[in-house]
Amino acid sequence: MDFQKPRVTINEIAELAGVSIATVSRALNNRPGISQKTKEKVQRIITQTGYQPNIFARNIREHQTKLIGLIISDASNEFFKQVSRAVQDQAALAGYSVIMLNSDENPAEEMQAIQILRHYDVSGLIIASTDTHLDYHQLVGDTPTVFFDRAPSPDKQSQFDTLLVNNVSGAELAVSELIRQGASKIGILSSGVSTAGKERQQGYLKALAEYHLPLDQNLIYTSDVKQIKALDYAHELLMTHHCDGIFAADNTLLLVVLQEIKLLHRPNIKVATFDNTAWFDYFKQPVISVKQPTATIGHQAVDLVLKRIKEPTLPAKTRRFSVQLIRRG
Amino acid sequence: MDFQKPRVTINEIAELAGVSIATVSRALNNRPGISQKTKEKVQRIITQTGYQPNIFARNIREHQTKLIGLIISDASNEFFKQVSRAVQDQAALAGYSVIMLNSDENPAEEMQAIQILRHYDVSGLIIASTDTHLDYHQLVGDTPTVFFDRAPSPDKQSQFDTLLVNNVSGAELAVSELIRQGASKIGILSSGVSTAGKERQQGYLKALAEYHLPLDQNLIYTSDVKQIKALDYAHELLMTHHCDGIFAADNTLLLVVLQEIKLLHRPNIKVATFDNTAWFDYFKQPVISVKQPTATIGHQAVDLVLKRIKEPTLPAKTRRFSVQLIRRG
DNA sequence: TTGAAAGCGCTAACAA
DNA sequence: TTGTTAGCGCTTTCAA
Repeated sequence: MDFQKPRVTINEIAELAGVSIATVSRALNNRPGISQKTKEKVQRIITQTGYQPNIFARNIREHQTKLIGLIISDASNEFFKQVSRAVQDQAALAGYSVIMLNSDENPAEEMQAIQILRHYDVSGLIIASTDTHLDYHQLVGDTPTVFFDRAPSPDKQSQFDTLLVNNVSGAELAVSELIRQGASKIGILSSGVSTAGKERQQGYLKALAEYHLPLDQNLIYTSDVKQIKALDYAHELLMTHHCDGIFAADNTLLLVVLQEIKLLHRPNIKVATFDNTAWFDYFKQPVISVKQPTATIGHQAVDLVLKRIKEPTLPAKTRRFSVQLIRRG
Repeated sequence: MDFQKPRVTINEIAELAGVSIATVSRALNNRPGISQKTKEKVQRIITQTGYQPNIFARNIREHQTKLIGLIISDASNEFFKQVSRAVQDQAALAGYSVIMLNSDENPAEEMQAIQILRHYDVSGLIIASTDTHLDYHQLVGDTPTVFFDRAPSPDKQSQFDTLLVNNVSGAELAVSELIRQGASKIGILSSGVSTAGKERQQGYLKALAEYHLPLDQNLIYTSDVKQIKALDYAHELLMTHHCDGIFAADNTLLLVVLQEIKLLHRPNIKVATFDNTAWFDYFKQPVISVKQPTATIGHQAVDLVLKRIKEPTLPAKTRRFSVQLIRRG
């Protein structure tokens, strides 16, 4: 039932090389106090045997795992897929691997995820916070941590590296484009759980104000965590309130809106959303979208975490990336 | 620069409980040979302190990581995104976490990925083989392994659990539908590197034969690994050969085809593909697609690996799932 | 420049 | 029922 991997260990290398394990360790880690000659001999044997030091044995003393923990809040969301892709790639480049966990917009799951990841002694953590007021300081302890997409509770934000995008102006751009394309009664569907969702709602309001469009609270829908009601909301926006434009604050909500538009045969409704995928270019219903720099976010998240692993005392900074409006229609 | 996590260790628990570490270990792992009373006392202290056994120290002896390694061959492919999602979810349910690595259709990278994952002592491996004749037996050693999407080299296949779909009949269904919708000159773009791609090509041939359509070798394009030429191929299919239907054997190739169709303003070309996403429902250009049971594949892969972790000597089996044609247009 | 030996946190065989 | 102890594979003092 239980079985051992017949791994080559440092002992065998030592024996083969006719030296002590301490000497092998020195050769292995390029430590001083070893002659060039011995080092070469040992290294030759290491490559010959394909020996790889046991990461777990090493970890017991070193706490070095070359593992990065990534916690996203919604695995079905295009944005997170893209960012996680970028994280994986960038981490791989640096010789790190990533363990990804899904918090499902649930603070309790997020807490558990952090615990699991710390349990694996990840060298760093990259988190899309579910944005309740979790006590991240105590949760992550001294594990270098970077937040993205959503800021941790505002008062703590300054203590962690945080990567955000300009949600307000992105949403403003998108809604403005809707207006420019002729929409005058625009509804919004946004997520109430994330800072991102709230900010996008602000952008919506700004665009309306800018174009002197009346503000109608009935057109503002904030979906719950599970977005169960999103379909009803979309329905009301179209049927009850006769909107001629809808801004879906993320692509999961967009899907719901498109579904409803199709169902009700309303091809003339103008639609805008946050996030972008290559598929959007082939839609019947043109979709105005706001493209986030997902690759940059993922890469920078890894870079920041790596930097902080090296220098844990670095002052934390928050960066906001600008977004790009993609006009269609 | 280096810092220790002030983790609670088994020693402190032992001290606090006034027992030996062996006793703590027994309480921890529900081993026999401990009185109910002591066990409860120890467990109380464990919860009080929030103690978590060091997984690495444990691993050195146990080789138990609760980690599953997942190797996919193309992170941008919708199929792999969906399967990996299912793998993550199912693994989480069983208390396992997954490390995902991308081989990028590159056997060398796949080999390295296997090594990295074994280095982390993953309890099991789930692999979409790049399908060169890698010596998987020697690569994965005794790590319980499940293959999906592509079979390992045929002669070894019987030695590993393998999860495939019915590529031939899926492609046949899709191409038949193209024909039924009126296409009579149908080109195919498929990947040459995977067994899946080859099988889908067979399905294409079968459909043509079935409907007594002439077989024209000029309409069969097999893209290289990097799919660099795919765009040229699509161009030729449309411009040189005047196809009125195209079967793109995966969604990455579909993207290329759609791009070219749009560029050349050929909305009347009928298109079919393997894999399915929710976005397809909203395309201007209707896309016939073949839906794979991605969730089932991911879940079963995990289940099989878990089963094999428990019983390493289980006979290997290959399962083929059927696919579903989604008509559009 | 080298090796012996201690110890990282844990499990399990053995003794008590 | 409990504790003592060896040892997992490694790094790192400390002595030689």
